[in-house]
Amino acid sequence: MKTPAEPLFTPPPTTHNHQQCVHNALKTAETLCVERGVQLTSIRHQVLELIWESHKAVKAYELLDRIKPLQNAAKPATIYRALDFLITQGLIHRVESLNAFVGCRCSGRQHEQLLLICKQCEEVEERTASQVMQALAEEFQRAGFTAHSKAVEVHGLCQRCAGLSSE
Amino acid sequence: MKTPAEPLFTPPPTTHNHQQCVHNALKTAETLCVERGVQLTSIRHQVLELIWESHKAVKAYELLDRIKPLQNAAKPATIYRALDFLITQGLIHRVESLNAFVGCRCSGRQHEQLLLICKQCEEVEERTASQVMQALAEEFQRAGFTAHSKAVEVHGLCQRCAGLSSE
DNA sequence: TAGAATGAGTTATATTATATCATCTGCTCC
DNA sequence: GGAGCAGATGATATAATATAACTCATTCTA
Repeated sequence: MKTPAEPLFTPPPTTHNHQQCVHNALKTAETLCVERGVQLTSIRHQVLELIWESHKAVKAYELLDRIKPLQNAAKPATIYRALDFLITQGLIHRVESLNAFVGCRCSGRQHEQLLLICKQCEEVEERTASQVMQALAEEFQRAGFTAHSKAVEVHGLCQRCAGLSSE
Repeated sequence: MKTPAEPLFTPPPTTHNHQQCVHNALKTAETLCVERGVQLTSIRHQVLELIWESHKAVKAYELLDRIKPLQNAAKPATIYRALDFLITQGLIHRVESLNAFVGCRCSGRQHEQLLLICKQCEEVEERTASQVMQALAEEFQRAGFTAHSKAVEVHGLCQRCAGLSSE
C-alpha cells in the first residue's frame, strides 16, 4: 500500500538531492501529524508523496490518475479530501492561479508564502519574503483591512530558465 | 440591446455614488478602446456593465445568466471571450482565488494590484500598494526571478464589515 | 471581388470540484 | 462484549468552471 511510487516524472534538473528532499518532507509531515494527533492515513500519505514527486504544481485529476494503481477505488472525492487535509495541516499549498497543488517546504508553520511559478520548467519556488509580508501588513493597516488568508503568486521565469533562454 | 440592466443586485452600502462610478468606468473603457483601435462591441460592453453592477467579484456563469435576457444566443464561450477581451484590455481583473471577475478601477493602466476581498460583503477593493510591489520586485531580484504576471489576493474583512462585527 | 482579420454562433466536451448517503474502523464507556 | 460515537473512506451523482473546433458574418483592403 505504501509503494514508493514509480518515477513517473522527470526529476528537476536542479542539483538538489530530490530523494532526500522528499524524504525530509514526508518525515516532517509524519512527525507533525503525530504531534497534532491527526491521522496521516495511507491515502493522505500517498497523495502527499505523489505531490512531492516534483516541485511542479500538480492537478487534482493528475493525482487521481496516478493514485489509481495504488488505490483502485479512488474517486475525485478521495483526492479532494486528502488535499483538504494536507492543506489544513499546512503540508501543501494550493496554487490558486493554476488550480493545482504543490508541496510546502516550510511544513506546517508559516503558511503564507510568496510562490514563484516558472512558466517554462513549471517549478514552484516558495519564499518567505518577509519584507513583502511586512509591506502587505502595512497596506492592510492603511486600508483598515483584517487579513485572514493570502495568495501571493507570481508567474514568470526562474533563474535557471531565464539563463537558458537568454543564451 | 444596451438595456441598462435591471437592478439584480444590492447596491453596495458604501456612501459612494455607484451610478457615477459605473458611468465613469464605462466611459473610460469606451475611450480606451477607441484610443487603442479595439472594438468594445455590444456584447463586451454588456458584460463589462454587468460586472460593474457591484464591486463584488462575479462568476462567469452568473454573467451568462444575466446576459441571456439581452443576448438570447449567449453561451459560455460568449462570456469567456468577452472576459478574455476585457482582461487583455486591463478593464477587469480575474480573481484567481475565486474564479471570478471584478471591474478594474485603474482601467487599462497598471494592472497588477493588490486585491482585498471581504469575506462578508464580498466586495473587492483594489489597491496599488506600491510598497508591496516594490518589496516584491526586490524579492524577485534576490531570487533571480523574472516576473511576468502577479496575483496578489487577500481574503479577510474590510473596514466596514470588521467594524460592524466587532460592535 | 478575393482574401484576410475579427467577432460571434453553435455544438460538444474537457476540467475542476462538491454534495450526499452508505459503510467501515477504531475507540470509549458502560 | 456491545452500544454509540467520531473520523475516514466508498460510491454515486452532479455541479461549476472552462475550452476546442468548426461555421458563418462582417468589415476592411489590396
